[in-house]
Amino acid sequence: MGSIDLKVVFKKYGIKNTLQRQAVYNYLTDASVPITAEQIYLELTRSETDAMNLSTVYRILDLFTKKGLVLKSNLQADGKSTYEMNHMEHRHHLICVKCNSIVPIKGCPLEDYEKRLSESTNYKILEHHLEILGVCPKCRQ
Amino acid sequence: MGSIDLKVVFKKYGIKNTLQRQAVYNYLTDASVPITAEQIYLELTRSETDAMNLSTVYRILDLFTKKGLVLKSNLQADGKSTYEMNHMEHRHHLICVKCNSIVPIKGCPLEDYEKRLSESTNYKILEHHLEILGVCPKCRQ
DNA sequence: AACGCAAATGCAAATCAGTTGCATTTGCGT
DNA sequence: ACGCAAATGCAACTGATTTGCATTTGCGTT
Repeated sequence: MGSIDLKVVFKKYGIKNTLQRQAVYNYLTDASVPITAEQIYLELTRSETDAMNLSTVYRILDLFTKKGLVLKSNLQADGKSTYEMNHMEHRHHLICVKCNSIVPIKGCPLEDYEKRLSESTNYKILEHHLEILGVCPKCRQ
Repeated sequence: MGSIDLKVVFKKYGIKNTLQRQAVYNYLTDASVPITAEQIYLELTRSETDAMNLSTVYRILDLFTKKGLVLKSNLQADGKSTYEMNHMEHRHHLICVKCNSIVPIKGCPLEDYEKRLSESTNYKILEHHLEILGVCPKCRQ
């Protein structure tokens, strides 16, 4: 599990190295899909060693997001925000409406589109959020 | 504004006809972009005649959404949900990050993409949510 | 046209995610 | 090892949305 020297990573981003931040970072690194602050909190708190306060989780996620380490998304239908590591590569997800599983999608269908949109509207396009909902192969039966 | 006989529309959807529901329906019909429950509440409340309780607005919006008359979206970065008439035609919006203005976009860039995605993943694709963020012409200066 | 009752509304209190103030603790440069 | 700014824990707060309950209203019936 993600045991590279985080001190170095954090320093690079101007982030002070604390146990809590290491725990959140490692947990996010291991997660392959976007997760909520509460999920992180509950999971870490169950393992005595990494226990921490929920507001600390929020503060750390905000910090990581501001520093560009983490991506925050408000797309979930239940209104909760989710967070995932910023792998730099822009990424979208496919969500199963039956089992709520989330899988990342390779590639982004919007690159050219944004260029054209920018020209036709004269907006400066910054980013976009996309989620696709469906039923996964397992749940289709 | 939008004074068709709503009784008929509501009946079709199995919705009991009340003054409050008419007011919300009409307001939504006149709105060209997604709006929050609070915006509806404030606007209607300012005109004595249509004044109503905020929780009623929420209840009506939930009802309309369940009946398919209205589309709800959690996309806003500030965490508020927005609602818009379901014109049946699938639509996306362009949001200005400076002034928060929202304009609808013509057409959807994802139609073909979804077909291909469905084939490659074996998911049954149901729908998608997309928002594009940028800076509008006015705010670019 | 009035009646009755289920459904809708108003109001206030509750909930839930997320934020904040402040006292205490910790990391890190010296 | 020392000192201080920054980070954390905790509890209280905020803002959006929901809910329980008493009152009101719409609508099918008489």
